[in-house]
Amino acid sequence: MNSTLNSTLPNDVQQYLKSLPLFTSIAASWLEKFTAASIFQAYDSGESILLQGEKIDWVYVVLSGWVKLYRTTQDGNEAVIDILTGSQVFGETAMLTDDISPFNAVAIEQCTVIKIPVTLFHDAIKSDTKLAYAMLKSLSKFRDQQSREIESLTLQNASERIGCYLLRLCRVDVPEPVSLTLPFDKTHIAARLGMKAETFSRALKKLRQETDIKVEGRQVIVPTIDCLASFACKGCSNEYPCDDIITTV
Amino acid sequence: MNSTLNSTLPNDVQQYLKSLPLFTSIAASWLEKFTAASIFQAYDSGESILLQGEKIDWVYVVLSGWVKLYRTTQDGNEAVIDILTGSQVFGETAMLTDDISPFNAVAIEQCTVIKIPVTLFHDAIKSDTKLAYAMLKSLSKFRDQQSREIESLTLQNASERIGCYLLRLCRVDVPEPVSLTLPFDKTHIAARLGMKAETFSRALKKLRQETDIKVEGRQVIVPTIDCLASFACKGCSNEYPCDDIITTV
DNA sequence: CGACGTATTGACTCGGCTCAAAACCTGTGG
DNA sequence: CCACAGGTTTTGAGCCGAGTCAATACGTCG
Repeated sequence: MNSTLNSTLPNDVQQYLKSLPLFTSIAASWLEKFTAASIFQAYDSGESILLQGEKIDWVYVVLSGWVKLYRTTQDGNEAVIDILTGSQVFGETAMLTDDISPFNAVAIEQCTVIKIPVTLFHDAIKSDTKLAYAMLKSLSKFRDQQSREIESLTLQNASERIGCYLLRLCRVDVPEPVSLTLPFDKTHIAARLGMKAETFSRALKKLRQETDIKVEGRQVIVPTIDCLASFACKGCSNEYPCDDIITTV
Repeated sequence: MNSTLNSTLPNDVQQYLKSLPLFTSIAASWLEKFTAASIFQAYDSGESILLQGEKIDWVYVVLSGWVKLYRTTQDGNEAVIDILTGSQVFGETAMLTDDISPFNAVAIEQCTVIKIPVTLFHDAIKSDTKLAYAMLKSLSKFRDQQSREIESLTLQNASERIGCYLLRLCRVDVPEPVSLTLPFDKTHIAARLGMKAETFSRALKKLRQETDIKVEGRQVIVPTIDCLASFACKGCSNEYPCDDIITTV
């Protein structure tokens, strides 16, 4: 760990890692090794963390801020895979395929991560059954989510996708009217949902007209969840609240 | 195993399972249990194998024929996740999430499968490190592929998607001109690529005009792979031959 | 205040969907 | 062998959603 660690990290890294779903049941000995070998790092907004096609040396755990994972095509377009924040992990799959990153990772605002050496992680996976099992769970969940992502891209229009996204931001246990803040700027949300910023703007306008939501800057108020859900979920195979399966922002 | 088994199955089921990537390094004792507890089953074209939302009791290994995995929305549309054939496995992830199938599975032509009890599989995963590792590999690969799928849906147009699909059907080692047969009818390919049959037809026509491929019914001739690749891959982040990462039909 | 990044709006184009009709293919029974 | 029915594939005409390009509004930070 480098010197900047103590200033920003939860004071007990080991405790922190153990709190993540992926590491709750990891053997203590491995957790210690992970903690000892891991590196804390901060990135400025816009700074690149990982390049597509590059060899991956680390498994990344995001502590704070937002990290965008995306792929760039030969003719310069980009497809956003996901945008991650606190406690989410990336880079962990490359070691199982070919060590090559299938995406770029960039900080879209000031952010901090813990890097665990991929070789160490790989060794742990091979010997620690519990860790392997936790990772299987996480990957399965991911696969599920991506099927949904594909469904949503094929079948839902822009307004519905936005509505669906807003619903995911609503914590189910909060009483109506739900008041929420968009996690980052609209340009990035648009990209995350696979549409252009202009389309996002127009589609959100339509969503405001067709449902009872109120939008002001990044503040969104959802007076009745049902109203939003009945609009957004009609083109989807899930009924709200989507069985809590969908957790990514 | 039921009585129809011997007529259609590879005569040694155990040997067959062991030949699959997922099971090559499985412990012999588990393989025996799998073989003993598994069931052979045949489905007619159009017959449903698994319903979305249903509890999953089996892990399915496709032996022959084609199985379509898809999701249906509340307003009746369907999104095709994948179309599988010989040696491909499905249903194996539900046990790690919530036992509920996230998709429908239907035979799109006469097909045969081996069903392994999900509970047995689950037990094996938890105790057999090698099996868990093999499954991690397979899931990682899947995740990679699905990122690509998402990319292709967002960024490639209909003709490019078809071109990309044809390239995946070309075995790299075959000398040009490559002659290939579409694995099933165009309606299903269209659905698999997330477009309507009419769009498929028109887009294929355009592809014939813009490249040098010849199409006659299900027969396709690709005189020069480069020609097709330079058209289809320009909107993709991979350069042909896509690093052999993409294996699904 | 001006300057820059973010967001919205307008006018236009184009790709893919819809609905409907025609062409083609394949198998069946007379 | 032909006629017919069924499914698949292609074609046509029109529509609509999302992308493009360009201009304008908004916000906030210097």
